[in-house]
Amino acid sequence: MVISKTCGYAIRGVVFLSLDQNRTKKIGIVEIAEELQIPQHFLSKILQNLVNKGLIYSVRGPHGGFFTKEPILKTTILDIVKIVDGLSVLKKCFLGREECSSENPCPMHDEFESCREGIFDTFRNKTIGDLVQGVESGETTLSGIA
Amino acid sequence: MVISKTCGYAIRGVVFLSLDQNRTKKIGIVEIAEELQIPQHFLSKILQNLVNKGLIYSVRGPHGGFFTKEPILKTTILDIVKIVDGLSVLKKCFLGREECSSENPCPMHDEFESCREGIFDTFRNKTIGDLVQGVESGETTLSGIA
DNA sequence: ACAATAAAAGACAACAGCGTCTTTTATTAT
DNA sequence: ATAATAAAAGACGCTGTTGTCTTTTATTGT
Ligand code: FES
Ligand code: FES
Repeated sequence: MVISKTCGYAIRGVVFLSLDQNRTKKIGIVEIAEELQIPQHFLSKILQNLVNKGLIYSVRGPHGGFFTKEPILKTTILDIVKIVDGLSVLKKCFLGREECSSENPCPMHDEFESCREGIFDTFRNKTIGDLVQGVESGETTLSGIA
Repeated sequence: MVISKTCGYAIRGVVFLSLDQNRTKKIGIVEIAEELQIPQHFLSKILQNLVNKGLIYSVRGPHGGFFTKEPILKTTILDIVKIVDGLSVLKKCFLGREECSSENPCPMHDEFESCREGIFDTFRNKTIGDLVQGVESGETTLSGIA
């Protein structure tokens, strides 16, 4: 729709690991995938990527798993989108032309530009901490299973 | 990004056929594809689909081609999106959960819902005639080649 | 040291979106 | 009737996304 499914999985994974109740411990991929209803090995690769980028952490072996550190709460959605999808997803022409350009706009450009700005702002301003808060307060859920 | 590339091609194709200078005549796929910089046979199938749905028309043989009739100008972008992509594209959960639901929202739901409403409104209100007008006035272009 | 554990890594499969190429069918003009 | 034309239809290939499965590597506890 806007970001890839993979990127959505990444965001949900990071938020889950950043919940108050989880941030102190390491959690195995089996539990995370089960909780979020995401294919295990697929999510595994996604989180591995985030580990490589230094956004989250992991240790192998018994009692190992994935975990986050406190600064993660300041991480913005944009940071994750950058890593997983890249920014090009926000720069394409709405009507599938080669390039989106304000100098030579397509018929939907203006309408779309404002919408895109809105999304970009949201990405830039929303932090993992914000999303964690929503889940902690019970207003939102990560799994989709009520 | 939001709609498929295919759908963008469809919209551009219909708008092109609906320009004042084109609406009176039939235009061959070679010329349309050339003008819009879209792969010919691919665009061909897309337009064929629109013909089957009764949105545009075509005749085969010498001096045949694709053409539109006047009521096309009242057609909304939403009408085309419905035909090409379907409405499901506007109903997916932003974070890749099984379903988007207001009763059981994901952490990005509210932010995204307002953005989605904006897109939906645009789709509902913008007509082919509106886009034609932009192109006719020289404010916007279809090809992307200045 | 050794066995158990869990992430990391690799290979591979299914699928959809996008695109190309060829053959068929309908229409027109001669 | 016949030939030329152009859309319609079909087959196929490429690529990126999504997902599954197996093997390897690092860590821990005994
Ligand atoms: S030129 Fe099409 S969205 Fe900007
Ligand atoms: S539940 Fe995720 S966007 Fe609505």
